[in-house]
Amino acid sequence: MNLFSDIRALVIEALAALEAEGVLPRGLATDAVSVEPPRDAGHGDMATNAAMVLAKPAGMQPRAIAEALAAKLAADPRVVEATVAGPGFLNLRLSNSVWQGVVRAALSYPAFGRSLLGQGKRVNVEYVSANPTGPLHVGHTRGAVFGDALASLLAYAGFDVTREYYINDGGAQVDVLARSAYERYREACGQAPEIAEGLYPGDYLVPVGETLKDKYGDSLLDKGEQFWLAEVREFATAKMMELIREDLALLNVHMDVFSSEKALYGTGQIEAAIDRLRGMGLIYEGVLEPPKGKTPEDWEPREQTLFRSTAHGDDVDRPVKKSDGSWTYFAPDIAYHFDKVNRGFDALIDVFGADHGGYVKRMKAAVSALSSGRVPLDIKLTQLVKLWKNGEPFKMSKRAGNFVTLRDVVEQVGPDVTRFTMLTRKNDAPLDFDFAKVLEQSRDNPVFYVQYAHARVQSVLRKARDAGVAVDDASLAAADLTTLSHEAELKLAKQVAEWPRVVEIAAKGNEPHRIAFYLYELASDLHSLWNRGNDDVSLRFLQEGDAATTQSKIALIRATAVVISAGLGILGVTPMDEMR
RNA sequence: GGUCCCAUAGCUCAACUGGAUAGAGCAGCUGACUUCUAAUCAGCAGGCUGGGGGUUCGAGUCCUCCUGGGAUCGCCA
Repeated sequence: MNLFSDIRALVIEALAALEAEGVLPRGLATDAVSVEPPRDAGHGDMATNAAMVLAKPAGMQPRAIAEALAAKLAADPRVVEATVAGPGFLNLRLSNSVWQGVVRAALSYPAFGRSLLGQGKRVNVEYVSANPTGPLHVGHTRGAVFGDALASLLAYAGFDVTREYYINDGGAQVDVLARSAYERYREACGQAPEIAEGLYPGDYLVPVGETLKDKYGDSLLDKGEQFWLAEVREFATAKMMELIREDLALLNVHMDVFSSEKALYGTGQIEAAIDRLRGMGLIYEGVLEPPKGKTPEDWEPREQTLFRSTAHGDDVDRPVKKSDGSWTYFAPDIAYHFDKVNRGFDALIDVFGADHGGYVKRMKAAVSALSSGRVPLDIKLTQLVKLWKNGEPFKMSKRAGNFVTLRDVVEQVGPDVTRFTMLTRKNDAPLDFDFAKVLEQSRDNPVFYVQYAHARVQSVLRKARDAGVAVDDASLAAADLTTLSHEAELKLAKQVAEWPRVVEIAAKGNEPHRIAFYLYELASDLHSLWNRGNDDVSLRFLQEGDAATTQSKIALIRATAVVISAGLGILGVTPMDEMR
């Protein structure tokens, strides 16, 4: 259930009735009519902009519409009061039984908050997609956490989600990997490795060199690249993917599909995708203009095969072939996205690092062209993560040499803290990650704040059980909730009622951070109510000798815990039952 | 120079996609532990939403031009 859509339906119904009565002209478009909680709770429980939105098309004063609408709505048993305010807002106050119903709904349906928004549409979320040349670093960590939470959010909102990783194993960087691994192999064979400039220096290749020695003995030693490059490349790439899967597992990230760039070569898929574009007149041989304003010194005009991405919103056309005739990185990526379109997805989402910002328009152009505009592609960029430790920037890793790894972070602070912290920021804003701060167990640290709220509820449940009160969800859902009427209690119930709405808003915008912020507010309302019990004994959850009232109060906080648990589930964070 | 992102309280960030008097936390000040866990809560104080124009009933949000920061810009992926 979603109370806000229920009330919106009521408003639309009332508008239709007014049309039928001739109060309003017929045929008004009601798309822009919204029902939202007012920013100031003092105004009421719900507000609708209907009168203001319709005033112009109806040719009426907003207040006149609002008053007619108010009279209609006030007849509904759920509405206690309907008042016109300001320029034409209509504020509704709902009866206590509505909020009691929300509590019951949260307990009765495990799917409370789950939404039909997605209608089972198939969405592909591609994230991480790091080059298989080493362990994941902090930038990947943010992308992994964001993409995974987004995927869970969409699944919760009713989409059929596929989590996918695109392995960039087709370019020159995997040759570099192979050469780097070969040096470690020589090292394992007792020779001195020569890690030349441009090779990967990290320690993580040492064990790869050793396993190469186990496999090949010294048969690859002192031979030219042509004898070992392909084999070592394949071997090392596979090892790196193992490493990456292990890194992801540390964060509890698990992909449904791994797609390989290399696998696209030699299958005709790239050619097919490009031919498809060519058939639309979007591929041509041409010479690009130098970048406007700033011509590189070594600029030379050269003829290349170009994709007319400008026909689909890009600023300049983009090369799909290098001047030597080989594919650019873009070409297999076009083929890969074409493949995703052909697999029948209704929508595609790519999660990229901020350094891929310049890539967004051309990719959207390609998908737009290849799907004839049918499949929307949303690209979310995750901005940089800046690490801090004791007030100092934190840069180096023992393991990787020149960057901090995912493993470094997760081993220090754990997956829950890593995930939650990285989700308490919009993806397009830079993130400061302070090792000391995220481990602090205080209000300053949202992870602990939210988990503590959940643990507090579970603690009360244990106490109630010990006191012989039935607090299983079925009993609570069947309990008499009419005693839940104190404004402090209703405030928490109203916050619980927001949950389905938050899910939809977050899912529509592909913005999982909204879940994190909502959970913080919900936790805050719970802590607040808890402390009200210090002064006002009647607000304490356990009412000695009054099992019925106790049940109703526990139903409320259990409903809260159910929502916290569902929300943390989306974020991939464990709800704690105890935090001693 | 082109493109994209960002700019909100002293600090770190929200703001329900155009709604009413812009909200939290931290830092500062004042209070609440005989308790269902004080890892918490209540209160005070803190703002020309970087600047100028525009769009409309209404702008932190949309358009435009500046300023400042970040990313990126054909044979890297």
